[in-house]
This record gives sequence, structure tokens and C-alpha cells, in this order.
Amino acid sequence: MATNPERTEATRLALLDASHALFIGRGYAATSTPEICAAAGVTRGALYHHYADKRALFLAVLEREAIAVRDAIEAATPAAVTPRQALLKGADAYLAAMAERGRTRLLLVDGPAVLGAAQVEAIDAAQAGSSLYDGLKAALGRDAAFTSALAALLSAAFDRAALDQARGDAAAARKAMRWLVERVVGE
Amino acid sequence: MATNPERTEATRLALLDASHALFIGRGYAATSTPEICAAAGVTRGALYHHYADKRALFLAVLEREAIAVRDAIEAATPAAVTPRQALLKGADAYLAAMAERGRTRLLLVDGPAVLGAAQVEAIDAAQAGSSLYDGLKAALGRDAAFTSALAALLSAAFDRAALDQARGDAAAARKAMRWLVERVVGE
DNA sequence: AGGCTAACATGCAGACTGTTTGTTTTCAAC
DNA sequence: GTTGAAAACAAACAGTCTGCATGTTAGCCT
Repeated sequence: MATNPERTEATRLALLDASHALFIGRGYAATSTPEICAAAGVTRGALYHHYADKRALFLAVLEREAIAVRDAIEAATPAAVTPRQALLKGADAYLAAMAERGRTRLLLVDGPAVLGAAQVEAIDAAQAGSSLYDGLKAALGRDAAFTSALAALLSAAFDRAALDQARGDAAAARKAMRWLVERVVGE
Repeated sequence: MATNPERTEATRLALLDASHALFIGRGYAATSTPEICAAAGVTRGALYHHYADKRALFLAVLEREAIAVRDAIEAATPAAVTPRQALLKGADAYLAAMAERGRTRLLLVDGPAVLGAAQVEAIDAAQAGSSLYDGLKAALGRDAAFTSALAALLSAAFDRAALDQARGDAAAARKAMRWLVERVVGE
């Protein structure tokens, strides 16, 4: 009826979609694998055939989300002009991408707790992490160690801005973040 | 043999100490209540007599830790001089306090995931959150909404610096954080 | 001293995770 | 095309965990 790669892809996609919806609705810990499989129209046997455990499924959901964020940023950022302009454009694009419902919970709250902060950082470092570093390096011209540490701090501020805009005052969060970036890169 | 308030206090303290050690060692999810009780030398009945559930015990551990952080900051911050000096001193004190082993995991990783980011923010807002706002308000003189949003962003950067110093390059993290604060409050 | 209540102890029900064993469906070689 | 193998899935199982309900002991109050 269907080729094997097709079956695999369909099952995996159903599991990813179903678990994504449940993870962002109730959180990782409060979501059970029977629930996920019921929502996906699949048995638990299928889940444990395609994924080593519940964490592995969560990791797959997270990676898909990180890629979506990276793509959204790339699509919204035109060919760079000045480093300063690129930073400001990238900032807005990141916040816009993280405004997608549930994304902050997945990437910023449950992710670090379930997989460890290190692994989550590795994921979005592989996807989008370097652009902030590059921008700061070009704008400030400091050494690599300092720029790297500063990029981490600003990245955390971005994440917090994303969380704040997710619940409430989106305009204030973006305004403050923009002010902070401009203050860092200078007039 | 012992008065009732003494028994209660002793049991609660044993549970708090034991669960604290396990929570920072293995994380909240990977720590079971039988383990906690075994380590505390107490039965599960005692745990569920004093705390509504596992989350309530975790909350108690978190609150004790937040108070310890606040006390450490207050002890290290002498009577304020200029707002700028107070901010810089407070920054160092915060990072020093968060250097205590396991504190970042409790307050910054597991806390938000288990109790929700809102409740954790409420905890340390009740303990130490206002000092950063006050410092920025005095140093910058902007309106309340903007100052509040900016304080949230800087607070996130502080947390990230605490996490970074917890695993590895403490000096670089502190240096970058100090640079960021100075950049924000101006020369 | 004697009921009373707080502080514990123990056993139980339901649920969940990961594994194991069994079944069906595709694939590959002949 | 048939057949053996491997992948995809199904279903039952073992072990553990959480929260509760019932039982017991120790302090408290008058």
C-alpha cells in the first residue's frame, strides 16, 4: 500500500505533530506517551520503534522547531548591510519567530530542563547561534573570548524578551530589547 | 522525647536537606520520593504529611534557596553610594551568590520547568527582584514600563552569566557581564 | 488521667515508562 | 513470482512511581 520510507515518514510526522501539540499545551512532564500515541493514531509500539525513548521524541520535536526558527530568521533578514543594521534586523526577526505559540516553552523552559542546558544550546548553536556572535564581532571588534561571552548574555536577554512578549506586553519587550542592542553596539 | 514543633522542624529540615542534595545532583524529574525519604531517614508518610506533594517540597527547597541568595547579596552590598556603584556591586554579589553549587540548576533550569516561569519569577521578585529595577530607575531615569522591561532583560543576562560561570569560564562571564552593565548605565 | 490531635507508618490503586515477545507488511534476491 | 529476511508495528509484561487511605504512636490540653 505504501513504501517503507513513506510509512516511516508518515508515522514520524504524526508523532511529531501530536507530541508537539501536547508538549506546548501541557508541558513535557505532564504529557504521557499513551496520550501522544492516541492523538497520533499510532500505538506505543510504533513510537518506541522509531524513537529510543520519550526524550528522543522530545529532542526531535525541539530540533524541528529550532530549524523553523532559523529558517524564519533567514527569510526575514535580507542581504546584510552594515553590521549594526544586520544586528537590529536580526533582533526583530528572532523575536518575531519566537512569537509562534508554544515556542518559548519548548526551546527555553522545557528544553533545558529535560535535555540539559548544554544540549539545547548545542542545538540552536548549530542552527542560528553564530549570527549574533558575528554581528557583535563586526560591530565591536573585541577578541573572540569576550565577544563569545557577551553574545551568550545578549542571547539570554533575547530569550527573555521572547518570553515576555509571549505573555503580555510584546511592544514593551521589543522596545527594551531594541534599546539594549543599540546601547551595546553604540550610536 | 521531643516537643511537637521540634519534631516537625527536624523532619522538615531533614527532608529539605536530602531533597536539595538529590535535586541538584540528578534534577527534579529523576529524583523519586522514596529516594528522598531514604536519604532523609524518614518514611514517605512523613513527607506527605508535611508537604502536599512532591512539587510542594520542591517549592520549599526553592524558596529556601532564594532567601539564601537574597541574604548573600544583602550581606555583600554595603550601604549604597551612587546608583551606578550599587548596580555594579550588586552584580558581582549576585554572581558570587549564584556560584554556590547547584543553585543555577534549581533556580534557573528545573524551577521554571516544574513550577512555571511565572511562579519562579514571583519567588525571586519577592526576594531580590526590585533592587535591579531600583538601580536602573535611578541610573537612567526612564519611565516605569521601560525600566521594568529592561530590568527583566538584564536579569536574564545575569542568570545566563551565572549559568556560564557555573560551568567553566567564570572570569569571562563576569567580565562580559560587568562590561554590559557599564555600557547600559553609561560611563 | 483521658480524650484529642498532630505526627508518623504502611499498604493500596492507578498510571506510566521501557522492554520483550509476537504479528504483519514491505523488500531483495533468486 | 516465491521465499527468506528485515523493517514496521502491535500487545502484553515487569518494575517503579505518585498520591491517598487507612492504621498506629506520641505529644498536648484540660
